[in-house]
Amino acid sequence: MRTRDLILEEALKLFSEKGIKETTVRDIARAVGITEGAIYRHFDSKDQIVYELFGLHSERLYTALKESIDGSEDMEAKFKGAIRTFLDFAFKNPEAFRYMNIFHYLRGGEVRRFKKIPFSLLKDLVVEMKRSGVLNTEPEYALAVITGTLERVFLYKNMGIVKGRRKEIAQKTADMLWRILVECSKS
Amino acid sequence: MRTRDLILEEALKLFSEKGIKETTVRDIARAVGITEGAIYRHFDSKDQIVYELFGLHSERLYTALKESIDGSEDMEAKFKGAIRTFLDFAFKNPEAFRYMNIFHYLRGGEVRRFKKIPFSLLKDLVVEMKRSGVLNTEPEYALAVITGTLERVFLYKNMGIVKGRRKEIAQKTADMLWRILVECSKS
Amino acid sequence: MRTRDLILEEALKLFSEKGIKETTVRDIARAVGITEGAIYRHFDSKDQIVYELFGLHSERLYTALKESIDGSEDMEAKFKGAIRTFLDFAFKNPEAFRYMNIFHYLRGGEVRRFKKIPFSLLKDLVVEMKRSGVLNTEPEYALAVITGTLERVFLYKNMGIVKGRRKEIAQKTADMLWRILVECSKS
Amino acid sequence: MRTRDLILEEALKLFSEKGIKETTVRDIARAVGITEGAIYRHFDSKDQIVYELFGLHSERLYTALKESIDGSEDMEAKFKGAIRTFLDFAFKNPEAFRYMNIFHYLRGGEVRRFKKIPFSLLKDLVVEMKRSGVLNTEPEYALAVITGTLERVFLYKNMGIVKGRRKEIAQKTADMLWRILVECSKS
DNA sequence: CATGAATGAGGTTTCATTCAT
DNA sequence: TATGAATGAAACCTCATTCAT
Repeated sequence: MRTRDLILEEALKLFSEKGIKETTVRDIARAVGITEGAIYRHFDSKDQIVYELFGLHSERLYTALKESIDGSEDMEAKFKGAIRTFLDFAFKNPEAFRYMNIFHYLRGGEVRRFKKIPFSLLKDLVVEMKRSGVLNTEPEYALAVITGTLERVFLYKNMGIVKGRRKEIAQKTADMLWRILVECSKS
Repeated sequence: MRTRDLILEEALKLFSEKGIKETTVRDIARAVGITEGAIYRHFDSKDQIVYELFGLHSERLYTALKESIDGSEDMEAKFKGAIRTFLDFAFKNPEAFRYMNIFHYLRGGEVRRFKKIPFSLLKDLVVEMKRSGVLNTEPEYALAVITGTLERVFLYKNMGIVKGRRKEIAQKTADMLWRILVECSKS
Repeated sequence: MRTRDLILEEALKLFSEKGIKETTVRDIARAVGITEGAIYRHFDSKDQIVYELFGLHSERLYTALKESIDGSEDMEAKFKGAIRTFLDFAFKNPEAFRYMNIFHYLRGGEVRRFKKIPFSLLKDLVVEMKRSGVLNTEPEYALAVITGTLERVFLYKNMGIVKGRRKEIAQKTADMLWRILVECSKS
Repeated sequence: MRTRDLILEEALKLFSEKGIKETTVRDIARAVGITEGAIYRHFDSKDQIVYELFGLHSERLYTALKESIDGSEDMEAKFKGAIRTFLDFAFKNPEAFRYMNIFHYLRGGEVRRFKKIPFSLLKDLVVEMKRSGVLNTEPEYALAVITGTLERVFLYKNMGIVKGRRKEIAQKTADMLWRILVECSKS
């Protein structure tokens, strides 16, 4: 049953590197060290791999975020913890994170099939922050700032534009977002 | 020579909707109302269309941004003008903007072939803001906030998450970014 | 009416360089400096060019050989003159000669449509030499030696293996063939 | 792995009959009894088949010639043996021989990629004959006579111009060439 | 479970030919 | 006569998928 996981692993790498359509079943098979036919012992189709990968990693990030948010007491801890957890995941699973973005871009319409979407947790958090009076900015805009910044920090780190150790970057980003979105807007 | 432009137009639509690899030359030909072979009287290859489209729209946004920044006097006008110009372009050319993002994601390595990249203008602007003491945040992080937010505002507007008229959204985003990145950080 | 000849001229060059199928109508048009469509003002099809070129040059060589043979008195003059005329033609019209060989190789079956084939003159000459007792070798073999040698001398001259001026080479070849085929075999 | 050889076999037949460019991959597939796609499981491209075929048969003839020459004692045996081996090969592998000639005509420039070229062996033999005083004719011309005659004898046999059994023809040709090139020229 | 050969649909590209201008 | 855009058939090649072994 190990092979199944290897397939998912190598497919993820390839998809995130080259794109989904530009990765062939043969590419995956070669990376795993088996033949094309063997892939079909474990998956019905290439598309199944595509979906399973998205669901898998989407859920992993969702769970991590949920645990972080639920495990924190006050709003600031919830918020900063979520940001750090998010970036932690992205830094530790760059391929998964890249892949999720690619999937969103090309198969955006099919995302609704999945239940546990990290985005919804961030959205809920921001809405709660707004309701509790911590946030003054309109929640949609705050959400745009947050999700956009997270994606870019990840990209810029990979491109070498943002430097430093992962932990530091995650902490810095969390502090900055809290500062500019919450403290900044205090009347 | 009209056909050439039609091909670019329809290819852009399809690429931004379905992705590059998932759009066939036949798709493009059908959309234009000609046969596949006719495409090759105007372009040497599908890839040439792909590159030309990126260069074309990249340069259009670059020029708009450059004119906006160069035409403004003080820092605040430069900054807010750039943000508005950027979103204006994205809202008026959603396909082009989406396409540019997709291209970045899948052919990121080939971006360096192009000279006039909008990103570099934003980068220069942020660096200048930092140097003139207007900005306290580290420039790389500010850049992440700006570019990330812009992309997300565009996406959320298209998804119906962010509502309002284009002008308003652009203005609001510009004001917000200036407030949280500049005024907020005043010591 | 000049254009028609230019088309034949350039087509000959290209066919002899790259082959018939590997030369496109567009190649020819470009070489002439007109467009593809214009070719069809002068020829019904590419194949018409192919046939006309073979017939044209085949006949030119045929005529030259015939005049040379008919204009000579004795057997030796006829033979050596024919050889020299043949090589003269090949050296002065290398493209035509190469083309005729290519045509023979790829469309050999269609050669019979043409009346004035140089080969038949050489064949007649050899048969006459045999009948008149000048030649002792069997005529088919003599013919093989003659035609084979002529083709190779041309090729080797072009490849730089055989050196010297054209006239000399032609003379040398004529002398050699006469010597080895006629004088040699004297009982 | 049988299929791979079948593909080479049928491709050779078709190439030698109709030419390389005029034979399609589908032609080959049909002859073998498989689909076009299957060809590409065994070869990367049509061109790979083209090259492999030339290399394969070129080397086969080269080896046969080398063994014949190296296995003979005196010059006459070497020479006559080489001629007979050459024609033997051509008569037994008419398609291969025809194909090699076609390849030379159309892809002459690419021949240098191949190491074991029969021509070079004949050239060496003639040069050695010259050096040892057996041959009086200039070697380049002798070479032209030999290679040209061999090709023509093959062609004329196929066309029915030269008659007789293969062995006889090969022997006759060998004797004739030795006689006219060596004995004939004795001072 | 895995192989590896094969399929068949479909992709990009080429090219002889046509035709309105 | 010539242009240049277009056609349509066919070329080479790719690839997800199937299947006998």
